[in-house]
Amino acid sequence: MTVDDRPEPGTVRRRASGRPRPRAFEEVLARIEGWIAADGLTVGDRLPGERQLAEQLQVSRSSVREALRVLETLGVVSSQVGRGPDAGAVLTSRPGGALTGLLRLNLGLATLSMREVIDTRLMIEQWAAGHAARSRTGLDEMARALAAMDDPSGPEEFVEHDIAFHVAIVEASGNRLTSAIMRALRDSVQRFAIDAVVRLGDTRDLQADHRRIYAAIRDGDAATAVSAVAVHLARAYPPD
Amino acid sequence: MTVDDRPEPGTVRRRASGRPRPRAFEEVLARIEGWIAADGLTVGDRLPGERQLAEQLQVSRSSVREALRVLETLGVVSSQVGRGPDAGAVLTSRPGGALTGLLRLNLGLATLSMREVIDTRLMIEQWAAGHAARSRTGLDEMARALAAMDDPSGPEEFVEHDIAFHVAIVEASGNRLTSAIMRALRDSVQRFAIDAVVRLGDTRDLQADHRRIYAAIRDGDAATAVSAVAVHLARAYPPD
DNA sequence: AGACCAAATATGGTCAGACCATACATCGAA
DNA sequence: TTCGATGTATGGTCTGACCATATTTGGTCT
Repeated sequence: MTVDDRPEPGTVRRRASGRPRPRAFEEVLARIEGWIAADGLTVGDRLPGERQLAEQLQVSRSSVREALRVLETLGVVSSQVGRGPDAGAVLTSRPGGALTGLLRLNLGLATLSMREVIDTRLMIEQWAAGHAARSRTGLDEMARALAAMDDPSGPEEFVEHDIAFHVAIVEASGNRLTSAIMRALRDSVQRFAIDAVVRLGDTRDLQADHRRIYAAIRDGDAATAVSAVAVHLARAYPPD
Repeated sequence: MTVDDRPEPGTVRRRASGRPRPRAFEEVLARIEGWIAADGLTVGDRLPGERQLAEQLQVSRSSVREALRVLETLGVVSSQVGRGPDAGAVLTSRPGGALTGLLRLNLGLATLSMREVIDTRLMIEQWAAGHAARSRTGLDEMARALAAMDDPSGPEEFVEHDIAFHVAIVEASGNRLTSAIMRALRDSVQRFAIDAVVRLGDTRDLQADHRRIYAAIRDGDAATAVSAVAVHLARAYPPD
């Protein structure tokens, strides 16, 4: 930079105040989020194409794409190539993927411990078991998983249906947020759960636990359901 | 496409099998995640520069950037411009931002209802209050928030310290996952909470609730703490 | 009229290369 | 030794091109 190019005093230090200059893709994010809030866009609606968005918002297509990548990561849009009514960026709502990735990466970085994940799962399942006992819903799904666990081909299949049973309890609560969190926890715990089953060797105690939980929910006995869940998870994942 | 360009039968239908061709940035993601898992990268470690990554992985810089954008969204990397030891993409761990955005956008898309968010918050706080009563930690922070709520300048400030009180309870559980979720819920609920306080008009009942919760935790009375939390949230956010 | 097939086209996915703004590193002059 | 100009590596952005895919379009043959 030569002396002549130097900006005059006074014109420098723009935005010396607090927050940094927003990046282009962040502006795009804000705009799209604004459309969702103001125009009431909902799941199924389509966004303009990447090229059109770039022109509308006066940014490059790269910046538009980075913004869309963020939205895709958050499970809010899904992009389809090709042509036609289904092509382009469509608004969706799948918080699950984001939660799963979040847990997986943070477990990898050792920022979260498996203990914390298990404890959180216990919290959700106890809460959900109480709800399920009061509403007595989802019993069919639970029974199906129970039956499937009776004759597993191996630890993998047992855990698969075991997880289905536990997820069914949470789904019965009717709360999509806790369900999404539970599914994310499930994905993070699966590998760990198989090891735990192999270590135990015998699944009969676990199945007896499941049947106690199921019976309590069926009978509308919330307190028993909650404590049965606690007993079960303490057996499957003993503290320390 | 002319007839001559047409691929010969048999060479067509590559990857007709199940999953689609991974996008370039997904390969990058997988590689970086592999490094984290295999090489034991942890918070504070730096990734190679974008240009170097692009060359190493044989993709364009755009694809590298999209992958980094995903990781940034998940709260796993943070990029700094400039030069020096702090510049470049650094591994971090802030699941909070991702969770917050996730909730905000899904609330905007009306996929999640405020009721579900409130119920989830109730679940976490009851659980955390029980833990806090058993461990009797975080009392100082709670007391500070309590005192600050006694003489608020307005609903905004009251809610600010109210939230600090509730977050302190969850932090006392020592579980970083539930804490992260709670903080994300807080950000989503803040606006809603201010409206609720304005509607109530009087914060004395709320403060009395807080003091009951605090006393129960201080005295190690888990059952009372749990029920006091339920009473409080039912008052602040009455069901229907 | 209908069925079928080839071309046109709109979409996201990728790439290469350039330039800018920023912030540290380096080195020379006072 | 100190301070300031210059160098340089970094992320951020833009442009323009090409590819792969899937629908739409329109013509041709039956």
